[in-house]
Amino acid sequence: MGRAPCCDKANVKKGPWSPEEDATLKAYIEEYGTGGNWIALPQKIGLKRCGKSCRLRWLNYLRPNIKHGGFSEEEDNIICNLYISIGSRWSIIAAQLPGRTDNDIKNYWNTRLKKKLLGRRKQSANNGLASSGQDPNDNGGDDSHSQGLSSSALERLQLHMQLQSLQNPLSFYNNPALWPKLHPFQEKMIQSLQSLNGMHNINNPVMQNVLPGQSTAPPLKSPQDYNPQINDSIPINTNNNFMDTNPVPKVNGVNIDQSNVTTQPASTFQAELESFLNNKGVGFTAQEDQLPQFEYLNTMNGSKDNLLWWANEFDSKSASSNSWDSTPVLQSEGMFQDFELGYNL
DNA sequence: AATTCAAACAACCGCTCCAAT
DNA sequence: GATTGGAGCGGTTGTTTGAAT
Repeated sequence: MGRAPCCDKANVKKGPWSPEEDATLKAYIEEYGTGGNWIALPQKIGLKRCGKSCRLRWLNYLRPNIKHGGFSEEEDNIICNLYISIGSRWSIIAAQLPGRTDNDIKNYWNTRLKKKLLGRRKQSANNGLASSGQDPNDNGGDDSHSQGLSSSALERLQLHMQLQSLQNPLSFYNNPALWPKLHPFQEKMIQSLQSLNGMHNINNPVMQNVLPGQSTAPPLKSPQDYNPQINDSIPINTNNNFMDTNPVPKVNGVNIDQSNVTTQPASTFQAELESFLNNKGVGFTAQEDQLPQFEYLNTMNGSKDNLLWWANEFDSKSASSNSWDSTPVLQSEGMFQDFELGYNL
């Protein structure tokens, strides 16, 4: 049995709100409040609108002290930090930005901020693939190659790695002492990424050193050489914050870290890292003829569908919260733990 | 000046959550 | 414990606006 609709779809007006409708709604709510029942509200005041539409109009536009546009650099930073930390939980992000609505932030992110952050990738991809004649924006016209991990998850991972390495080459990804123990399958997954890494002829320390003791790259110095605060006895930070020892503030139980990290000079391999990242989800976009690179597939019933299984498993476990912050799976799997980092854009 | 295209924004849709019954 | 229905949320779509040709 399906749910009853919240309103009579045939008798409600859709589309842009007129100034008269705005005035009616605003006047009523300012005087009487919503009465705790949005569904009944439009009928009370004679608006032929769905209650949900009234609520949205009030929250996103008519409510006092709403700011539109003109996002500051500081707001950009906060949005980026929180997006990487908690994903597309726009309401929580909006709660950190007085006067901003979740819808506004969501639109801003999707239309501008994301491009601002990832713009370099596109440009770099154009450079890198120019000689191959391949359109960097064209993955063969088949997005199924990037199936598995959700675009949001990939995007956040890429953003995180890119920003983290660009700003702090001594970060988590470059520091074996900080790596959590991975599930054997995850290790294999990363091995395959290493394989692809070699295939793309990218001498990328991030990937080369993902597996301690298995890297072909020169051994890293001791952790202390990278960060005097780190020693072998330091456990993995359960706050997942390797940059800042301050407590992580929480909103609705979600860790929020808005601290900024001092920007450090980009190291020489950053261009290579970007190049790696430019191939969005390179490990998950293997063409048919590249699949043998995933040797572990042979050990898992010989099916390349297992790659999809892994990705789906990952996604489905995250899906319950519709976000990457599904802490139980992330913490237990331990793969992408440090999402509480701050950035300066 | 007309047309095309992309960016920006507003609004809708469908889903989940949760309190009330 | 099961059901119901409103609130809230995030993804998506539709419309408007402005730049480029």
